[in-house]
Amino acid sequence: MSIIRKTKTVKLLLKEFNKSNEAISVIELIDKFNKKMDKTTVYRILDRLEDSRILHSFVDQDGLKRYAKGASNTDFNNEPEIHPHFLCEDCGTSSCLPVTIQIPDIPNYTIKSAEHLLIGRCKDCVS
Amino acid sequence: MSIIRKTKTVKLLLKEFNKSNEAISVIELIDKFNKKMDKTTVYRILDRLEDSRILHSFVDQDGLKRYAKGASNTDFNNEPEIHPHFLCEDCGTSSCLPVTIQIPDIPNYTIKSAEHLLIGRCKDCVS
DNA sequence: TTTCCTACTGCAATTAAGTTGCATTAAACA
DNA sequence: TGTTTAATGCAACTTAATTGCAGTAGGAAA
Repeated sequence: MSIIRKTKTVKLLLKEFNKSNEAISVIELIDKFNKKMDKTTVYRILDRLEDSRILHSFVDQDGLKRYAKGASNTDFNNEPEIHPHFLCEDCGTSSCLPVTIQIPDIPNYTIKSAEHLLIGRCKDCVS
Repeated sequence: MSIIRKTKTVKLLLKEFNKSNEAISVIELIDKFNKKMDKTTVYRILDRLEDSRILHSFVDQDGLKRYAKGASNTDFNNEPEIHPHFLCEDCGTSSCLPVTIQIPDIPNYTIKSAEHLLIGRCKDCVS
C-alpha cells in the first residue's frame, strides 16, 4: 500500500467523490479535470486511492472503469458485504446499491469475489 | 436481426464454441484464428452471432469482451433466466454457471438486465 | 524556516482493444 | 450458371489505458 500525499490534485478528486455516492468513470474525471491535471495523473491517483481502500472500482458494460467511494467488500457501515452496482440506461449515472446479493453455493467452485452490475432506470428516470 | 451466411469463418467459430460451454474472449479467438481470418472478421461474426442470439457476451474484470453459447437471458433449457459468469483467477477460463441469482427488490429502481461476474477457483483448480 | 528526500506530476510516446471505409470475394437462391 | 448482396481482408483510425523520464512539490526532519 503506497503512501498517499495530499496533493492539490488528490484533494480535487477526493472532493469530487465526496459530493455523492455515484460511481464515476475515469473518462468523466479526465474530461472534468482536463484543465486541472493530466489524464495520467487521474489514472495514477485513482490507482493509489483504490490501493488505500478509499475508493473501489469496477468495469461497466461498456468496458469503462468506474470508481466509487469506499472499499469494494464493505458496505456503508464498513461491514463486509458485496454490493451491486447500478447503471441507469437513461441518464448514464451509476451508483452503489445498498443491498446484498446472495450467491448460491456452487459445488466444486470457490468464489472469492463478485461483481454485480444491474442495468435499468434510476429513481430520477423512472416515469 | 441480420441474415447469417454459413461461411467458412462462421463455421470455424461456431465449431470452437461447440467444443465446450466456456466463455471465450475476443482476443483469444483473434489469436487462435489469426492464420484463418482477420480480426475484423472475428469481431463482425461475433456481433452477428450475438444478434442472432446464438451467442451472448459480457465484459470481464479486465474490460475484455467474452462470448459464450446461447442467449443471455436464457438458461441451458431455454427458460428465461439470468445466469452468472465465472472467471477462474488461476487458469483464466471462464464459463456460464447454471444457477440463478436472486436480485432483491430495490425501491424506485427498475432493473432491466443484470450481469453477474464471480471470481475464484474453478473445479479443476481447487486443490 | 530551510533543507532534503522521494512521492508525485506532466508530457510525449506507446500499447492494446475495438471500429470504420472500401474494394473484392463468395454464399446462396432463382 | 449467373446475379445479388452478405461477408471478408486490409489499412487506417479511434479510444482507453500504460510507460519512461525529467522536473516539481509534499512533508518530515534538522
